[in-house]
Amino acid sequence: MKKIQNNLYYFEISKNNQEKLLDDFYVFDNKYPDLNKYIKNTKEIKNILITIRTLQSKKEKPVVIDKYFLELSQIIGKYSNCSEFTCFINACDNTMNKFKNEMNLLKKITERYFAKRVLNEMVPEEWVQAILDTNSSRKKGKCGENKLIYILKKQGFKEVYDWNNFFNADYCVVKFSKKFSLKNVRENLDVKINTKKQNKTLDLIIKAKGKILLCEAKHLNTAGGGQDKQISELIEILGLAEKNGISYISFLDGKYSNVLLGVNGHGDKITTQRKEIKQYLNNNPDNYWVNTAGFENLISDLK
DNA sequence: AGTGGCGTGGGCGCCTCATA
DNA sequence: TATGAGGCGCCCACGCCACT
Repeated sequence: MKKIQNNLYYFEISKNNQEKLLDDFYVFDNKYPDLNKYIKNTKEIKNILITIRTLQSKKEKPVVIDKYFLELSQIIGKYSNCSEFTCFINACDNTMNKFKNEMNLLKKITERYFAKRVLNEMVPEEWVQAILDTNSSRKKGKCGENKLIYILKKQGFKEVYDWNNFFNADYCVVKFSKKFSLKNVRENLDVKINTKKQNKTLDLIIKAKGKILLCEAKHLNTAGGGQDKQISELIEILGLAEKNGISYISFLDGKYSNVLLGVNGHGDKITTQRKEIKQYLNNNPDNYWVNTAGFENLISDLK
């Protein structure tokens, strides 16, 4: 093991080595594999809507039309979120999820859709892909964890999946999971993980010889509602302490990491965040705040 | 006009529970 | 024991609004 340095050392490395403009771990530029299923579903929704409108204009019996409303309610679900109609459902302060038992709501929204929107048969592939692209952020959930595990493996850490292997391996990493639940981790590692939100699991447990580090990874490209809470969480973790010297790592990458670790002005909020991080690092010498470069250096020094 | 607070949507993975 | 549906929590981005 190289000599592990002071936590401010890795913080400085992080500050001096910004995140890349494009990080492949978070890029989804391929066409969606299920694109055709989205197109098919979108077409079917349109066809049913067209049928309903036609039947209504011919003053068909409600009982007949109801069959198509039922069909509509059944087809809305997986692969539907690119349809103009389900987007319109959002515009009407509703979500497509809970439609099954709300036929009256579906009818009312359909009525409004006919009145306020254009209904035609077009389903251009590139528009469907565009909706998927704009929602691509939702695929990023596990990317951070995977990226860190990739870095760890490159340094010779092994990913393990059960406690036996965890205890027996010298250098390994494990994801929080059912076996590595908060409860089990607290018991087996004799840690408190004393966050305000008692059931909040972290992301990774890293073991390097006798040293154990609990890691929370986040990826943020912008500030905002949920994000500010995420930063608070990371800062909170930085302030945790365990009596047996187990460390915490708050990992943040993405564009917001560059802003946060940068020097440019911005407002009170970011000044406060910077101040708190500095203060927590000073008060908790076992804990680390790192971006990608800082993490890579820290891991390499652990080996 | 810029900043920060905050509510929100849909994807996804994990867990639980019912059922076969 | 295997399976899958539903619930839930976590994920990030977006947009509205108040304040300055």
